Amino acid sequence: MNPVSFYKCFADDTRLKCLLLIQQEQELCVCELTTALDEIQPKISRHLALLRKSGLLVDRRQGQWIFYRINPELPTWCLQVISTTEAANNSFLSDSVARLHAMGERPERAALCCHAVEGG
Amino acid sequence: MNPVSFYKCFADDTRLKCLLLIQQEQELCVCELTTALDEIQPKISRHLALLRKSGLLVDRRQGQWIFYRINPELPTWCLQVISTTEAANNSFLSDSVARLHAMGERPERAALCCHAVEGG
DNA sequence: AACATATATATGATTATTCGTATGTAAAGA
DNA sequence: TCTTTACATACGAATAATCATATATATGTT
Repeated sequence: MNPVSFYKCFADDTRLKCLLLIQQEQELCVCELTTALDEIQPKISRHLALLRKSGLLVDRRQGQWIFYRINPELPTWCLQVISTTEAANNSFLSDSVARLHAMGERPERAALCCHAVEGG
Repeated sequence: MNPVSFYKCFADDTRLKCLLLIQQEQELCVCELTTALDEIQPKISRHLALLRKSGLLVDRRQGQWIFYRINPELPTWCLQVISTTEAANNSFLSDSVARLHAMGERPERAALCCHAVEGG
């Protein structure tokens, strides 16, 4: 992982909030992030695509939704940096977390640990 | 420390190399960084100014030279990120380190631990 | 004082990033 | 099949970052 490419992902408000929220919540879909960050969908999708293409996130489809999570195969130092940053920056995320938790009708997600996904 | 401002400092090749080299060497002056990175002086100075204004570096004058070092008053998580990144990215720095160590006539520096600076 | 060395900064040009809008694709439900 | 929901992407416009050059300041030397 090239460190400059890695850190370019952190150098934008929208991207860093997406990344740290996903770190905090394990897995989030586009509509949850759109609500949490109070931004339009194409903006969120565009930044998620960049995070995915850079190798920081992986996605999976579950029915209509596409869930994003931290790429577990990232180098250890990258995972450490993400973890350290999330743990130390609650106030940076607080508004987004509040909106996420206030959100009604969040899509149910199949567990990651087994293959119970049945298309909804 | 706002995390986006912090990480914008990491999102440029020149700046990240300066920052990590200083982390590795404790303290470096502009001409050493100019040699190590093989870049022109105004480019190095411009990036160092940004790192200083962002609070990541502090400087001290010693005679003709201005030495930069990591701001020891940075939040712990910032110091951790810098340390983790430096430790895991030797190959990103190797060319610069080689040029730095091959450099003749590096300016002598007064010790930081006492106030022995006498103007050169 | 005159000059050399080290460093900082201003400026306009170039390049890269980010944006909103429009539109395309895929899945689900009627 | 038609509609709705969720998401992705293309596009030109706007904004931000970066650059090389020129020049200014501070220190040291002769």
